Amino acid sequence: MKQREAEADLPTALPTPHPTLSDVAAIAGVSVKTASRALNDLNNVSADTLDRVRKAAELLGYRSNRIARELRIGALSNLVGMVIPDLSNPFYAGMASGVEEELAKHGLDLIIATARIDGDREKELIGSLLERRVRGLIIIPSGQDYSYLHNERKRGFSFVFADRPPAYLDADVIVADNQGGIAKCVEYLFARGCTKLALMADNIEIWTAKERIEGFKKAIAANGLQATDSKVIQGLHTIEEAEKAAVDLLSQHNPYDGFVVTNDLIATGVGYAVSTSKSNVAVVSFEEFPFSKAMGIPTLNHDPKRLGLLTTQALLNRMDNPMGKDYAVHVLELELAGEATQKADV
Amino acid sequence: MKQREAEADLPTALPTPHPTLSDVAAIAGVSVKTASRALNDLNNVSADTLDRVRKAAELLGYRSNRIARELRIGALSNLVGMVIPDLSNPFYAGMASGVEEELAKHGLDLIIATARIDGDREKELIGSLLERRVRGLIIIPSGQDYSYLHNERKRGFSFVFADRPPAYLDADVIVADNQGGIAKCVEYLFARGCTKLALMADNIEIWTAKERIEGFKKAIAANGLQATDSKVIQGLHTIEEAEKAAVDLLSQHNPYDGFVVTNDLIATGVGYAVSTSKSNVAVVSFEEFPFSKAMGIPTLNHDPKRLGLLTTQALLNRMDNPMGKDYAVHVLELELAGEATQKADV
DNA sequence: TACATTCTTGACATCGTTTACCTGCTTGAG
DNA sequence: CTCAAGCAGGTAAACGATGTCAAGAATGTA
Repeated sequence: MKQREAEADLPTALPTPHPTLSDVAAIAGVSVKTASRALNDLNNVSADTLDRVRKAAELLGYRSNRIARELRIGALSNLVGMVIPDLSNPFYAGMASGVEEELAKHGLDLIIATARIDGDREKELIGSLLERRVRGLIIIPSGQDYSYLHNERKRGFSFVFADRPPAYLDADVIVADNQGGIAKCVEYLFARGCTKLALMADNIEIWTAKERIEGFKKAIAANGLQATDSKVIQGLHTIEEAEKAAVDLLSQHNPYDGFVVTNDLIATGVGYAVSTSKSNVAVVSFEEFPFSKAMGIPTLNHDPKRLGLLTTQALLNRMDNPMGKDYAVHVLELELAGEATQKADV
Repeated sequence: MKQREAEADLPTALPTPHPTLSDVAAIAGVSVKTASRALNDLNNVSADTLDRVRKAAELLGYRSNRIARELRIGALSNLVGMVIPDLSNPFYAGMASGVEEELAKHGLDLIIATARIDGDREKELIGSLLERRVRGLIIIPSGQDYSYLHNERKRGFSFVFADRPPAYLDADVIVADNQGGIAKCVEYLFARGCTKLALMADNIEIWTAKERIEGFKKAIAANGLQATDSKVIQGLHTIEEAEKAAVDLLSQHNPYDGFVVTNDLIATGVGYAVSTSKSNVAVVSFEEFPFSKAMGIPTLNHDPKRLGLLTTQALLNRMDNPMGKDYAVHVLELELAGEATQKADV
């Protein structure tokens, strides 16, 4: 209902802003079909006609209507949809960039929608993309239940989920090895001789954060002999909060000597606190952040572009074999990079 | 020819992954039109029929084909295209985020393409979006000549260019007041008593960088009495380069006492150099950067989301009045924020 | 000259959907 | 009882492009 009212608002007298093939044909003095042939096939069209049609198209600034063409061809569009929580988050934007780059290599275009961590909105967005007959969907889950996609999944529509697994739907997933990554961070700190470690984490409600916290606890337990103490700090949402938390930990009588931080935002705040402090504390970050190189802080290779690339490849594979019943869970191994330069000058 | 071969490659036996309205109608035992009525209008359909059709649609997991619908309606799609140089650049991603948010309020979807600062690629992308009959286009120019859009412009297609003006095309533009913004930065430093200013800038080939350099020179000239010296450093592309340049300037015998930096990347490097130095130097940045608040460095309100929002509003205005002949050049005034807190703790 | 072959071209159906228009049937007022 | 009005539902056409098929023109061959 709303939709129709909205359409009624449009200037109805507006002439179609694009000329049609029959306009071209009329000017060239040929049938629509011949015009179509001239502009596409190049077969079975006399040089003279070809020339006339092309000149007419040029004159009018004709552009083929891909919508109509795809409808006729019966093909799915060359659009791939991507649903992400938030485009202004550099990590997701980086992923989108990687996706876009890889899709472009295959002649596919990207349409992006942001769900704002709202499962209902996400459901609507996905519905809208499906109505548009996108060729495939990449989803970074914001919702709690994806069973509503069961029909499409069964029918062979191609989905890939990234960064977090989808609940109540069997579909391809690509996730980083969150627990293993954190374990590598912890081991690095132990290897440097740290004994009192703190994990600085963000929102506990997010699946990835949970995994990282879990990984931290497990890694500490696995190396129990070396740890004199350990602590998990959660709910750090801003650079300022992270900075303050780090300052607190450093100002204790017997301060912590190793920090593991779970994302770039926290790393930025903690990095700032550490760089302006005299404490001898080692820091390692799950994600890169602006100062990571300058400060020589090692980070995991949890690169959003790479994740986007791999996700896209998984989607392309699925599209090649849409009815394949097995879905795959790809777990991305993470490696620490930049270890050698810690505490060195740049 | 290629296209046809490519299509031949597709699994032809693949059943259309989406059921059609006539499938629904067949199951419900009504005509296609009645099914359409039941699912859209709600008019002139008996309760019994309505129920049967809805159940059939539910059973099949029917989703309306928006492509076909839009073709029939004759309306442009509810897609808006956006062409940007690079999605992994946080500034452009931020703009895209602002655009997406504002479009969503009006029921419009966003399709993003990245041109990679390649005018030819950009032209292709724009062509592709036009073929898709997007409702409007937001372009952050990568090209040198937009005269090829003259036809569409004349026909009333809605364009808005952002961040940089388009060459050889009269169309709506939204740009920041680059020169005025830099002037405010310079005035701020003079007001703080600085006398020896340096501008740290990036690629001279980019229009915005040129404007900012030009603005710096003009502002210095306008306040000539207060300046004992000034310098423009160009071509800073990485955090590390910026950091090194700042260190160089600070280690001179009679060092510079005021830095104006033109973007977030440079600001990050300069900020790091300054925070680890003992020099008494004031810094002001054209753009926000991760540490700007923590360091109390004032920045202009050159906010990408805001720019995206305003650009979108300009596009919506243009779409309301597509044939309006006058195009508008909106220049965004910029203000310094965060002055009060410089050198204060957080 | 007559007939076969190839080339060029157009009329028509079609993709999935909605609009325009028409058919019956029911209902109510006179 | 009659006629107008209202409602449920169907048929045909259309959006813009392309596939099918066959007609007409041009060329070659005997």
